[in-house]
Amino acid sequence: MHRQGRPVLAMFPVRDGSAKSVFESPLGWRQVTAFAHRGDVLGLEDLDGQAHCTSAVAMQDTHCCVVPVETARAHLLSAEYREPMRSTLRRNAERERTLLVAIGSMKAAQRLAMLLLDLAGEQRRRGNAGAALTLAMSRNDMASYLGLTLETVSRLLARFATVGLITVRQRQLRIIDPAGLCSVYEDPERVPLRPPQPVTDSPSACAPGPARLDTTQGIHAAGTSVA
Amino acid sequence: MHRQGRPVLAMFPVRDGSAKSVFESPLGWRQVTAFAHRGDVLGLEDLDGQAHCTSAVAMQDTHCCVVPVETARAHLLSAEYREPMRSTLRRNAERERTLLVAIGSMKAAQRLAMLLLDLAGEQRRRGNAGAALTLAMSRNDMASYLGLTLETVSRLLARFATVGLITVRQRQLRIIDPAGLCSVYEDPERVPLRPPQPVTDSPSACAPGPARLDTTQGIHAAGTSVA
DNA sequence: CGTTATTTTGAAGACCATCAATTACGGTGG
DNA sequence: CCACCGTAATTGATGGTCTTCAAAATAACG
Repeated sequence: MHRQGRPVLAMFPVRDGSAKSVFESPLGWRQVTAFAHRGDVLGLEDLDGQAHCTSAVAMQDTHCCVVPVETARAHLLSAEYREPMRSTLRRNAERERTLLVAIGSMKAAQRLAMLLLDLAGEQRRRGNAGAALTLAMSRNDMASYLGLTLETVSRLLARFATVGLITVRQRQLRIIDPAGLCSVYEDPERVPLRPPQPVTDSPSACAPGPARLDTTQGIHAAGTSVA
Repeated sequence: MHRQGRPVLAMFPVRDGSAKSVFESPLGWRQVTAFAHRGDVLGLEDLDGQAHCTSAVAMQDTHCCVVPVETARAHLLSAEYREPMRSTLRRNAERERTLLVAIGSMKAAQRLAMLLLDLAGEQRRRGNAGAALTLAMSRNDMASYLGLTLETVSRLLARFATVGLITVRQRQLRIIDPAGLCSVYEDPERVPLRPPQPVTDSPSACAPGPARLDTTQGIHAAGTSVA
């Protein structure tokens, strides 16, 4: 694909698979700044520079097209492709800023909920409507993206699962209660409680708000059941 | 100036004074994403969109030029201005990414050191070579930019001062030991110790650099003087 | 089937946020 | 000039969130 600092030779629409964008700061700190799936374009942001400012790393077997810079830049001016390309650029910039704010001022659970909702949304946007996600990235990648540690991500996923928001098994993830996840994303307080008192059977412990969580009560929080 | 969401009508080179760029996330979280001083250009990043994606807020009496979009976009294509403008755009993007990584994985003291060094560098870049900085932004702004609270910023500045890295009095700041600050920025461990023992006169605890701290005390300068 | 990487889970405590109270500063008006 | 007020900044005490270190369990791989 492309590496940070290397000259810009092409952009790479992802045909199949998935990749992450990794940025290495001047001091050597490394952080995942974006995830790309089928339909996303790697190296798009760097088109009007000389050198790539991130590196792309595949997270699985991934195929992508290679569009040489001249062609790509021509597309940027063409009537046909200009708008979609710019729109994508804007969406990515917006997402990066949102991520900045998230890392800067939201709690870990909120950030993770954000990521999950985002991944689900992207998957929906590209056709796969099912609520079942297959995470291509490792816990470490998620943690890096969110400014957390892999342990925290793991623990939070477990907590999300025990309160019935999702089910996880390794990299198979299913969102059970999108509205609930969303309210976790929105409300700093609504962090899934750590086992406060060993509840007997109470239908999930989401506390205060109106938060119309549509009585998804039959949550058999045993975790791990989905295929 | 310009407000997030409003149509892009112009870009605004800062002639005098200073401003901050504020981004408001979809959920209403607000965060300072950049500081602009004389010579910087507000709204530059939004030139090829319809709407501004941040708001600019002056931090003091500030004058800036108004370059209408058509003119600005023309400049982006002209041989004369294209390169400097793009170079600025790249620098800003790089800085924003570096900030992301900083907030995501560096300690509070490192981030603050980064900001101070950055401000000093910018000031040097625009001529004012003196080591005396006048912070235009409030502690709150710094905190927001760095993903911290104002109290933490205040405490860290105090600690920086007690170990001889800087002197601060309100918004008058002087970097005494650039090398020491730099090593704080680079090394997560080298956080200025909380007052271990009040040193009498020992040349401070900054290790590797030459660390020539020339005891500049007694800076008394009233703020706000510009027209 | 052994080996390695990834993930989970636990326990301890660092770091920073939060709450609260005090001090400093700038402006206003008596 | 000084009392008054509001904003900004400092400082302290407390505890929650998250990191860190460590170990076990699970999955992936040759």
